[in-house]
Amino acid sequence: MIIDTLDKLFFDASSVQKQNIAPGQYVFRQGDPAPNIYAVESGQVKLERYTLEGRNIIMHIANAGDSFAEAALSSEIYHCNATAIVPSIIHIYPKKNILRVLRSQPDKAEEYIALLASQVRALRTKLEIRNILSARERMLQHFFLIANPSTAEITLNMPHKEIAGELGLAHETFYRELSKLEKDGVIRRRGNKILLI
Amino acid sequence: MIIDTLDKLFFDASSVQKQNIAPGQYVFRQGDPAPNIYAVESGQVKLERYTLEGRNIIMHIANAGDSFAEAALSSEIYHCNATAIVPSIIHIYPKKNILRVLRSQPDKAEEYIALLASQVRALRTKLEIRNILSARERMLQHFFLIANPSTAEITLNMPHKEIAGELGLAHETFYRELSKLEKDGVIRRRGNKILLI
DNA sequence: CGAGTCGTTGAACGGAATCAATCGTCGTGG
DNA sequence: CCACGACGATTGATTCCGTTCAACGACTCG
Repeated sequence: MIIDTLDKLFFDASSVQKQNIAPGQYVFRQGDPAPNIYAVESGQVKLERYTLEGRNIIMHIANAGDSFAEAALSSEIYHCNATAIVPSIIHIYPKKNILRVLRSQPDKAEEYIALLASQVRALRTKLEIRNILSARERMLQHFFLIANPSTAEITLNMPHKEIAGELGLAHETFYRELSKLEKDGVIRRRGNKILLI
Repeated sequence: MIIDTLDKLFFDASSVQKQNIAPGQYVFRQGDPAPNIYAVESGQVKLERYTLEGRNIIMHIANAGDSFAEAALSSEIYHCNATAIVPSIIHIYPKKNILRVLRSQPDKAEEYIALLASQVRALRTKLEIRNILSARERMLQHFFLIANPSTAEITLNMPHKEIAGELGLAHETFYRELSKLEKDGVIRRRGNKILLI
């Protein structure tokens, strides 16, 4: 979980600053000075940018565990709005604090770089999976990717609906294809576990 | 361009190590010890992982300007294969070199963090755009995102085919929707420039 | 001058989204 | 303790739109 890594990396476990955000409430606004980066402990935060033409573009939806606005580290202002979608708790990491750590503790800088690099890799993979047209194949790729290599088993610890969303599929399609895969003997289901064959 | 930033960040312009890679040739193999990270100067490099079941999963396709295998910075081995798709030139950045710079020059570490953070943001946005079902809307979001805010103009400096690919659309769909958008008076085209209305 | 590629349009097909309905489960509150 | 609502899981029917196959003109490059 990214949020845990950030906590450990930049703070003594207890001193992390937290905040409750009500649905619709702003964390920050486009154009505001940018003193912090953030992470979502629980809930959901929506990042969106407004264009001159009055169009609004969703840049990202940060779920529990995700960090957001990391780019603020190298920017004086925020380039989008951040609002909670549901009641949320966020962690606040002041830039000053982080930059001080990064400058004085190269090993921490390295760790943070590792964290970011792994995020980049994960995102690129997600993006690549979206290039697969067929729902069936997209699901299979995802499964093989997250499966335990030795047992070929997967534990779904979130609602299937959410997984469908992450894969860019309607949840109905996801369920349907799941049964088909089982009927075709490609997978076997036991509760929230999936066995690949 | 990411590759330029990396060059400047970690090397004196001239001393960057380059290599030609023929189509099909390996840059590295899954399981190999990981001494370097890379970037593509020209061509295309495919990163794919093989699962125990003999399935191969494309993790990423790195195009000209992209870096790849950054995660090697914090890993002893590569977790996927890298092969050229077309004749390619790559830049090689030895980890030792980079780590030395990161440890001794905090400002460079900070810059590299900024680079990674901006990649994360860009990737998240791309992913978010893929959540848009309608081809028309997906294209519009993309256009408004990359448009010059003051002139509302876009310059397409790559073939439309490639843009279509990045948006996850068949190029035919892209062309068709482009004409429709123009017919509907939403955009205006002049050569490779697009004006938003 | 031909090969290759981009840009463009047409026609048809297929598969995923969508709408809709049902069932089970969990938590809440009266 | 039961009724109720909310939500996840599931299946069915229908629609729609993006992919695919196909064909053609324009342009570049060797």
